[in-house]
Amino acid sequence: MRLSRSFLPTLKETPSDAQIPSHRLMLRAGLIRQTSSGIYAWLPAGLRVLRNISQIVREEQDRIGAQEVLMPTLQSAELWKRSGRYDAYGPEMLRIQDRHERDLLYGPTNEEMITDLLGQSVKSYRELPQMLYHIQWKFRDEVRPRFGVMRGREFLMKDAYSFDASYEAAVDTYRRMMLAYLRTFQRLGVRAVPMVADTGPIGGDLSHEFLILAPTGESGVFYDGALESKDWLSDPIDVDDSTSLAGFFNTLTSYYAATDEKHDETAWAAVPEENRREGRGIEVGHIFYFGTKYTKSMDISVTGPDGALLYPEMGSYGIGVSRLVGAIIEASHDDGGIVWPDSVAPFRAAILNLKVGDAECDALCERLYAAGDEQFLYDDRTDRAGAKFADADLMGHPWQMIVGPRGAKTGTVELKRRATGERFELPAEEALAKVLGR
RNA sequence: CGGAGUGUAGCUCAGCCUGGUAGAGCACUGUGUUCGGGACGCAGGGGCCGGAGGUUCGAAUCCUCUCACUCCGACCA
Repeated sequence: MRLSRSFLPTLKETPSDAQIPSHRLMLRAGLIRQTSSGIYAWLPAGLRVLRNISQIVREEQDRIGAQEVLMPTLQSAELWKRSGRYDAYGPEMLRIQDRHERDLLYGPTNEEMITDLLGQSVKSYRELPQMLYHIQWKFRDEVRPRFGVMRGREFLMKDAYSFDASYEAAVDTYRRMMLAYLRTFQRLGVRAVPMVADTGPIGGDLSHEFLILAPTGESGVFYDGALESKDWLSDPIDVDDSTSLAGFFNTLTSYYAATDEKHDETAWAAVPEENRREGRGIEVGHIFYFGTKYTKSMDISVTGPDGALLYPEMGSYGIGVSRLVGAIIEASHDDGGIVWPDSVAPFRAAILNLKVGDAECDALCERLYAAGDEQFLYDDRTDRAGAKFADADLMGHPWQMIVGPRGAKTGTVELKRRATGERFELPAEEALAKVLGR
C-alpha cells in the first residue's frame, strides 16, 4: 500500500480519553476510531491485524478438526428461553424488538444456537464428535466499557463448541483444544499462560483461562516459569491419540499457574523460588467443559450405541480476537510505539523513501515495493525524514527499509528491525530476502 | 448502577468565575527556504462553542432540562 494514497490517519498527540498504552497506540497508529462508547470502527491497518489474528486462529482450529461456520449476530429470544438463560443473563444482553414486536437479542455468545443447530441434524452417536466454531462479532452491554478494544461492548470473538458422545471423548476434545490454544498464542507471538479457572456448579478441573502477561492486566497471576520455555509448535503430540493427549495435559497442569482469585499459597510455596513468576495478565482465551448443561436443558439428544437416547457432552472455547489486538500491544510496545510480532503485523515492512522526487531513491523504492506487493507499506509521502521514522516506529512494522540518497546510488538499503533497533546496510536484494524470510 | 467530571477547529486545549458577539499550538491549503529522527518564514481556509428551552439590550460564559463521552467503584471474553 502506498501511504500517500491510503487511509492511515496517525496522530501525533495522544487522544485525551485513552488511558492505557494499547488504546493510545491503536488510536495514534490509525488502527481504530471510536464510534460510540465501547464500539469501534476498524481502519485498514487495524483490520489487517484482525484478519491476521483470525487466520492463525482459524488454521489452528482447522488443524484439530474443528469446522468453521458463521452464525448470525441477531438471535431469537425464543432460543434463549428454551435454555432458561433469557431471564438469567441480565442487562449485559442487548435486547431488541423487530417490527412485529418479536424479541431478539444481539448475541453475547452462541451455545443455544449451536446446540439447536446440531440437534436439528445430528441424530446418532455415530455422527459425533462434532466441533464447530465461528469468528463473529458479539455484543455485551458492559456497564462501563474501557481500555479501548480490550473492554469494548462489541468485540470479535472466535468461539468453538464441541459435542462428544461420552465424557472420556469430551476430555480428549478439551485437551486437544488446549494444545490448539497454546499453539495459536505462540504463533501470535505472545506468551499466554493457561490458568485454572472457576468451573462453577459444573465442577472438575476442565476450565482454563489463557492470560497474556502485561503490566496493565486486570488479573494478578502466579505461575511457574518453567511454562515459559515450552515450544508447542514443535512438540510431537498426537492429537488423535488419547494417551498422548493425556501425557501432554498432565505435564502442563503439573506446573503451578493461577490467577489471584484461585491462588493457593501452599501450592505456590512448592514452586522452586527461582521459577516463581508473579505479575498481571489479560485474559484472551477461555476453554470450558460443561457437559450436558445445554443439551439437557434444550432437550437435544442422539441415539446411543445401545439404542437409548444420549445427551452429547459439550464444551465451549473462546478467543477474544479483537481484545487480542490490544493485549498484544500491551505486551509489545515501547516509547516509540507498537512493536508488532511478525505474524500479526499489518505490514511486514515499511519502505521509507527519505527523498521522494530523487530519481534514484524513487526507483529503488519502487523496485522494493514491487517485490513485496501488498505486504509492504511504501511511505512515498513528501514529508521530512523525521516524520517518516516516527510514523514507522509508531505503526510498529517489524522491518523498516530505509532508502536515502546515499544508499540509493549504490542500491543499498538500510534495514531496521523494529523490535531490537538493529540496523543492517544491505544490497536491496539481500534486504528483501531478509524481510521476506527467504 | 452509585460517585465524580468533561463537551469550544481534524487533534491537544485556553476563554466561562467577573455576559459585549471566537482564540493558541499542532494538523490542513498556497508559497519560499530547508531536507537522515515529528523544520522555519510569509499568506490562507476551517468552529451556528453537544442540543433544546430560559434570563438578558446582548449568552461559549448565567439558569433549567436533555444527549453524548470520560474517570473511580461494583461486574466482565
